[in-house]
Amino acid sequence: MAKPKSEDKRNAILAAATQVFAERGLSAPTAAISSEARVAEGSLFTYFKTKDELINALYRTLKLELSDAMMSGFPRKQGVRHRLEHVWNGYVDWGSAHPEGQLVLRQIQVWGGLTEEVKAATAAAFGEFDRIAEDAAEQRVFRDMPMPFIWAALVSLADMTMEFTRRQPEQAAEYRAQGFALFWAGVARK
Amino acid sequence: MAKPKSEDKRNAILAAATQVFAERGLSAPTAAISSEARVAEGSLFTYFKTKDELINALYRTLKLELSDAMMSGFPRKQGVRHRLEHVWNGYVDWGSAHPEGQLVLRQIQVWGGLTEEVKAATAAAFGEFDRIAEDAAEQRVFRDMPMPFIWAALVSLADMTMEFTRRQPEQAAEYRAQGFALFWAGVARK
Amino acid sequence: MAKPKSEDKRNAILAAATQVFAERGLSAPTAAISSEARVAEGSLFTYFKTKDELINALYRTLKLELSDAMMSGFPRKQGVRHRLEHVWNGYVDWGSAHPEGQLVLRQIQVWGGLTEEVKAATAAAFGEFDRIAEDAAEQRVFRDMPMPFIWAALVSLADMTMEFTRRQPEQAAEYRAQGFALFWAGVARK
Amino acid sequence: MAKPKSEDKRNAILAAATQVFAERGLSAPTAAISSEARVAEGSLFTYFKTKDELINALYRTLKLELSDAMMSGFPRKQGVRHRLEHVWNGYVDWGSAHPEGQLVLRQIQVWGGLTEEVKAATAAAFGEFDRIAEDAAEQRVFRDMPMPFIWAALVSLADMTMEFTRRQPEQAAEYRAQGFALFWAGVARK
DNA sequence: CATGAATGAGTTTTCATTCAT
DNA sequence: CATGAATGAAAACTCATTCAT
Repeated sequence: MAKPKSEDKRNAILAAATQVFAERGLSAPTAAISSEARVAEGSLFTYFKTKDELINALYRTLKLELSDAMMSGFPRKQGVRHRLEHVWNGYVDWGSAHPEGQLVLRQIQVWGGLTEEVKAATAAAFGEFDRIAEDAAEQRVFRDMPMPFIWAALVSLADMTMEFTRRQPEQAAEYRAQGFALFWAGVARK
Repeated sequence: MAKPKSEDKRNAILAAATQVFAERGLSAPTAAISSEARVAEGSLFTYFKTKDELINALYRTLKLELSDAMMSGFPRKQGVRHRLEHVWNGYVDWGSAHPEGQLVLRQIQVWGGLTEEVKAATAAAFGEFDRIAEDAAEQRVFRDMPMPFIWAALVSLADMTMEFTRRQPEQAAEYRAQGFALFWAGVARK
Repeated sequence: MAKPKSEDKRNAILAAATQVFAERGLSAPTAAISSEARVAEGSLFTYFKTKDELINALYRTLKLELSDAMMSGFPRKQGVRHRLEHVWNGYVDWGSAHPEGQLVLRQIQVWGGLTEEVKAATAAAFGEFDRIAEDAAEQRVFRDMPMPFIWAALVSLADMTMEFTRRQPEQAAEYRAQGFALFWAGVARK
Repeated sequence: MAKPKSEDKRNAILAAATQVFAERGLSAPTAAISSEARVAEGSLFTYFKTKDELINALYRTLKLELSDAMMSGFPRKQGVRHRLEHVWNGYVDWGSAHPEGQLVLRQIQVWGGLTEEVKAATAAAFGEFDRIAEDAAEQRVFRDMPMPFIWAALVSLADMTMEFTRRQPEQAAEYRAQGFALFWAGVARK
C-alpha cells in the first residue's frame, strides 16, 4: 500500500490550523498552516482538497472533541439539573483548556462556509441532550419556552462564561459556577 | 476623523460595506463595496485610509447606532428592571430591524483588528449603563456576581434572542419577552 | 474618466502573447506575456479577465488580420479563378509575413477552448467567400464536391504551402504559385 | 527503449494517454493518465522517464500504427496511382477509425517538444514512399514540383478529409474518394 | 517492481492601494 | 476631489517527479 496517509500528519495539520487560525483569523494563508505543521505546502492538499474542506473538517473535529469532553462521565441516571450541570462544566472546562479551539469555533460559526453535512453531523453528536429535554419536559422542569431556545441560552451563556475564564483563569471556578447558576435560575420553573 | 469631504458619500460607503460584508464576509473586496456604494474604487480610500480603518469605522458606526436605538426614550427615572427591559428591547429590536448590521458586528468582534481606540470609544457609548449598575448595586437588585458578567450575559442572551427573531420574525414579540424573562430571572436576587 | 484603458496596451499584450505563445506554446505563463509586453502581471487581467479570454481574443484578432490581408484589394469584378488566387496569395503572404501569428493560430485551433461566439465571429469575417462560392456554383466552375470541402482544401493546402515558404523564404514565390496551381487543378472542372 | 518491464502496462499507459490527451489536451496531468490506465502514479515514470518522453513515445507509436495501416496489403507491383490511392485510403481509414489518435497526433505536431530522434524515426517508417517517388519521377507522373511538396499536399489533404469523415462518418466513402481525386488531379501531369 | 504520499516550484488570479489624468 | 487603470505582492491550488514502504 506504499506510504499510507498518516493519521498523525492529518492531526498535525488540524492542530496547526487551530493554532494559526486562532492567531491570525480564518484568512491566514494555508502556507502558514503547512509550515506550522512542518509539512510541505502541497501536502496540506493531499489531506484536505481545499481550504474550505479543511475548515469544515476542523470544525467537525473541534466540535466532536467538545462533545466528548461534555459527555465523559455523564451521569445518565441523575436528575436534569445534575446532568445539565455536568454538561455545562464539560463545556466551560473544555473551552478554558482549549482557548484557541474555542476561538476558532466561534470564527467558523460566523464564517458562512459550513456544509450542511457537517452541520448535521455535529448536531447529531449532541444527541444525548434530546433525552435530557424529554425528561425535562415530562417533569416540567423548565419554564414555558421552546426547548431550542433553552439550549441556545445554555450555549451562549457558556461561551460568554468561557471568555471570562480565559481572561481570568484564576477565577475560573467562580465564573463557571456563577454562569450555571445564572442559567439555571433563568430557565428553571419557579 | 477630520472633516470628511462629503458626509453623504462616506455614509454610502459605510452602508455598502455593511451590506457587502454581511453577504460575503469581511474578506469581501473593497471594490465590491465601492461598486455597491456607486463610488470609484479609489474614492473609498479618500474616506478611509485603509480597509482596516474602514472596518473600525464601521464598527464604531454600528455600535453607536445600536446604542442610540437602545437609549432612545430611555426611562431614566424608572426602576432598574424597567430600564434594563427598555435597553433589552432596544437591542433586540435593532438587531431584528438590521440583521446585516448585527451580523457584521459579530464578524468584526471575532475579527481581531479592532484598535484599542475604537474599543474604548464604543464602550464609552454604553456609559449610561454604569448608572444602572450603580443603582442596582445600591438597591442590591442582582445576585452576587460581577457587573461585567451580568452585562455580558445580557448581550449574549440578546444576541441569541436576535437569531431567533431573525429566523422567525412572526414570533419576535414572544422571543423578546422570553429572552428578557430568562435574563432577569437569571440575574435578579431571589 | 481618469486613465482610459489604452488600446495601445491591449495591443501590446496581444503582440506579446503572439510572440510568447509562438516560442513556448499556449502553456506559457501569463507572467511571460505581461513581462514581454512591459506591463505588470496584474494589468494583463484588466484587459482580459482570464487567460482563456486572452487566447480567444488573440484568435479573433489574428483571424481578422488574416482576413483583412486576404481581402485588401480584392478584385470583386474578376472571375472566380482570379478572385481565388487573390485570396490564396493574401493568405500565403500573410502567413509568410507573420510566421508566429500563423503558428499560434494553428495552436489555438487545436486547443479546444474557443468559444462558439468567437468561432462564429471569425467565420463571419470570411463571408465574402460565400459570394465566390455562389458564382462558382452558377458557372459550374468546380468539380462535383461540396463547397465546404473545397474551402477546407484551400485552407489546408495554403497552410501547408506557408510551412514551405517559412522554411525557404527565398523560394516563396514558386511555392505560392505551385500551391495554387495544385489547388486549382484539383478542384476545377476538367 | 530497453526491455520494458511489462509490455502490457506500457501499452495501457499509451492507450490511456491517447484517450486523455484527446479529451483534455497535452496539458492533461499525468495522474489522469495513470488513473485511466489503472496504474499507480509512480509507475508511469518507470515506463517513461518524463512526461515529454511519454509524448514522444506516444507520437512514435501512433505514427507507426498509422504507417502499418497504410502499408498493409500494399500493392508493390502496381502503378503509382494505385499505390498512392492505397496509401491514401489507409491513411484516411485509420484516421476515421482512430479519431483520438489522429487528434493527438496533430496536437503533438504543434507541440514543439519532439526530439530529432523521434522525428527521424517516424520519417523513416514512411520510407516505402521514396520508392513511389522514384518511380513517379522516372515515369514523369507528376507535374513540376518538389517531391516533398507533393507528400505534404497528400498529408494535409488527407488530414482535412479525415475531419470530414469524422464529422459525417456516413459519407466517409464519398469524402475519401473525392479527396483522393482532388489530390490526384492536383499533382498528376496533364 | 509497484505503490501513492510527499514535495515545492510554478501557475493563474485576486486585491488593497497608488497615482496619472 | 473624483476616477479607475496600474501595480505587484500574495493566495490557493496543481502537478511532474521522487522515494519510503
